[in-house]
Amino acid sequence: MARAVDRVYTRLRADILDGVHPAGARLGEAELAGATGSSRTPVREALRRLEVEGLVEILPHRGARVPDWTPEDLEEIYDLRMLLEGAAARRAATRIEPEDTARMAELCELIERCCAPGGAQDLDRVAELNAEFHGIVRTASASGRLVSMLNSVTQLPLVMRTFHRYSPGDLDRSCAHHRELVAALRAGDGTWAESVTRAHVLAAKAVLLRAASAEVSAEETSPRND
Amino acid sequence: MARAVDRVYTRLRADILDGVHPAGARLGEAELAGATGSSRTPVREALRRLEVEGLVEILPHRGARVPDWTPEDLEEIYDLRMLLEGAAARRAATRIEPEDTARMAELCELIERCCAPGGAQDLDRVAELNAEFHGIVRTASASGRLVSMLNSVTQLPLVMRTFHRYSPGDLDRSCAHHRELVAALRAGDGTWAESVTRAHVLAAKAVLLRAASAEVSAEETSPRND
DNA sequence: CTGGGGTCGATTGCATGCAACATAGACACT
DNA sequence: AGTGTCTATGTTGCATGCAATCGACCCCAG
Repeated sequence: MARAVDRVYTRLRADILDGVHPAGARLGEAELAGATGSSRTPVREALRRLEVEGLVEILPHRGARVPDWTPEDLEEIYDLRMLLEGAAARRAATRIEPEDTARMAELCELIERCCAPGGAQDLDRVAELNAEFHGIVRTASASGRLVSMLNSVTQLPLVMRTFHRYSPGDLDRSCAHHRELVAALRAGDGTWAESVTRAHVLAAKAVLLRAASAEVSAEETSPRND
Repeated sequence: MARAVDRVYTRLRADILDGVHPAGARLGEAELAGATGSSRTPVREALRRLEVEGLVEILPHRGARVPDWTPEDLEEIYDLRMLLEGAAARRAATRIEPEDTARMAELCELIERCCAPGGAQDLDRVAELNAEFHGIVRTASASGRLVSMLNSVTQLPLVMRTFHRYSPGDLDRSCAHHRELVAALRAGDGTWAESVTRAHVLAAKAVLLRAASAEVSAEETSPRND
């Protein structure tokens, strides 16, 4: 990570994903250059990279903004994610190593512990462990293009903070899916792995759609103050 | 297209796709800047964009090159293309307008005429018409992300010049697929459309794999001179 | 009070200068 | 002869200056 452009890129990306720059925020080149201690050149490059990934939108002569997501975007994104994540699971079933499935089983334990209601519940950690869990499957799919496509539909602010919207029942089902996916991969059954994964993604989509429509009706009763 | 970076990007992309810069060719910033009449800055930006699209690979402090494709890449690319193009056809089946299917039927005619052996055969024109044909389906899928993903696995030198490897039988089958796809879309049957499309892509993959292995064995007998 | 035109400020887009890094070649040493 | 190091050279990476463009504000006419 010696290069300035990588520092800027990584930080900016993390900041967008963590909500430091909320949807609609303006991203001035000079401003970011000052904040990161570099000049405008690496900032420009980082912004262009993020534009291609869909994390920022750039209007000619008008600068960069963080795009905001419509319900149609959400539909699109989750349909694609179902398709791609399912394909990755299918490929992984015949390629994954036992040590990988072992680590996945371990992660199931850890995730379930962090999901348990009470003081020990830590949904941010769940998101982190969940990312590692699915990351193993993607890596095992042994398709670089597939991985990068998946990143472009999962490395999004909307998707990253999704666990905070899960009900206890949603969390249980998610964990059950994880267990089943491990079983499918251990069995080397690509169709099984793909099916579970698709169900897993569609369940997540349903949660998000439910949460989104709830937010809309909440906004209707109490107008926001911005 | 007023901006210099767009000019450079478009031209460089076209040159790579047309084989002006063959696989493995080195792309120096200063050299390209001179050739396009601009400075290094827009060239750098264009190269970065092409890197994300997978059309060039950039090594830190070592410059940009046109990547060369391994048989594994080809497998990956066509598997993804089958998946995505199939999904696009499925979505398109319930969204496409009659005027679009009418144009597709027209294109079938034109393509078949250009495929016919003899003096009128024009495979470059086939590639062009074929691109329009499938472009209509993609547009009708009404998913910007899906379209851009598809571009990243079809806008490749390898894929663009694929028709020159088709036998007469391959061409016939391809045309039959096109006709059937139009019928499926007119029927509004997503599953049918997806199935035909997947077959279409897999058939293309088989042609390419056959051609690739033939080239390899040809190289073994007569060493290349570069 | 409202709509149109013009000017000003701020920001992006591009060009260029300088420094850092990587490769290639020569040379000395084993 | 082979290998390791050192240097020379070309390239990329970054910083900054300048011009072009866009948006906002203000002024003025109706």
